Amino acid sequence: MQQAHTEPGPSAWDGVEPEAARRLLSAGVEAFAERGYHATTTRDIAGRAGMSPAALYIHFKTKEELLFRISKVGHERARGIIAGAAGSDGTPRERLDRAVRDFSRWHAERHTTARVVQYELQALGEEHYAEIVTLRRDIDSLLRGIIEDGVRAGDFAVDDIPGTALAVLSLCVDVARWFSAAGSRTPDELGLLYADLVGRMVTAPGRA
Amino acid sequence: MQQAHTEPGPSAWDGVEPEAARRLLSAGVEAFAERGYHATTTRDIAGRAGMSPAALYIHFKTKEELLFRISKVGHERARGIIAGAAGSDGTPRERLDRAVRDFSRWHAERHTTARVVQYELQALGEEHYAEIVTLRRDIDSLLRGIIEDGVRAGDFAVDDIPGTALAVLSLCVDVARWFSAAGSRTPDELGLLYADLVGRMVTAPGRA
DNA sequence: GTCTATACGATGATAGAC
DNA sequence: GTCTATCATCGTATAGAC
Repeated sequence: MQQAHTEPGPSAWDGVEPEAARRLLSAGVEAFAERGYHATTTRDIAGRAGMSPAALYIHFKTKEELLFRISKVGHERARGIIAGAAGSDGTPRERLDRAVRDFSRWHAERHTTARVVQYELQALGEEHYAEIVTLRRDIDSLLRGIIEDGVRAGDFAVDDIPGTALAVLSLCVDVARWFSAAGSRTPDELGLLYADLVGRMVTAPGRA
Repeated sequence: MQQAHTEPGPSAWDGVEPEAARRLLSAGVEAFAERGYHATTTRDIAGRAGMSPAALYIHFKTKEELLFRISKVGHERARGIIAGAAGSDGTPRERLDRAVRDFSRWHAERHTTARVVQYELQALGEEHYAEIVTLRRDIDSLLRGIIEDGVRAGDFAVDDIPGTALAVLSLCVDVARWFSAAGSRTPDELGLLYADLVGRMVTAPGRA
């Protein structure tokens, strides 16, 4: 049994019972993030959770259902982060700053989970995929809303609002692909850098 | 045999002989981009190329070698695009503009190839992976060089040069994940939008 | 709920005819 | 160089004991 790399803070599986299901979810995240869904065997997941392969099927109907659970919880968390920023007090610029800071930081701090959330969608079954897509649409709308508010208020100089919203999300999401805890940047530092870069994106250029 | 979706312009496999190997490379790109490397069977690849599974092994030693060939050619092309911009005449701002425009446009226009190039690295064997990593380092250095030139010349206002270079590459790379030919943006339009956004990133903010 | 044992289909790769 | 046939292995998932 391999020891899973543990990310900081409270587990995403705090509400899950029984404990064995929690261990399987955690092991699934680790394995899927490392090798990808299709390259991960149920033997590997069960082994990391300290169980036999058969035990997995007591808690999840299939391997795909395990992925779906991970994806669902992860997407809900991601939406919560953006919703928190979108619904907070402050100017559009402050809300956008907070959205980008928190969203990119989450993708860095939880890069293992985020990698599965963002890059294993295609492995979901049709119905599960459809359910996840609605969550993703929410995230997109919430962020676009902040930018629309800023443009309407005259705070942002943005020509292509949907394109800019897409670029901002894309920038944050891709953190999950390349971020490593061994790198030279902490998640906090990355959040600040990215919030600054996005702040510039929505602002008419001044002088160098 | 399924008909492969054909991307515009000359094939990336123009130099490859014999023609059957070309068909396999092309079929491999399609299949890997659609389902991912591990979910793709040699039967699927061979079927798309109009051959039996056994024929694949005449032209490639393993399925992994087929992926490596695709990845190698794709990365060389990607490096060529950035090198072309970095080595071109013009101010750092003009060179950065060209780099981002061409690089993001390539990821859009060739999103099928780019998806395999950018997202199937982990499926490569150790030695092949190491060879690809050197190409990726080149790409990173070339782009960072442009930004360094601009900062040195006083054209760019950038605090964190490696971080900004990383963000710019990341933004362009992630296009391969979400871009669809069915979407509302052409690759050309995307290139212009992204060049504008990055131009703002390296410029001290003015007023909205 | 967990284990051992195993069914059974699919997969990467090869053998040998043409 | 390509095909048909096939091998050895591995994968998901289940059966049945405890």
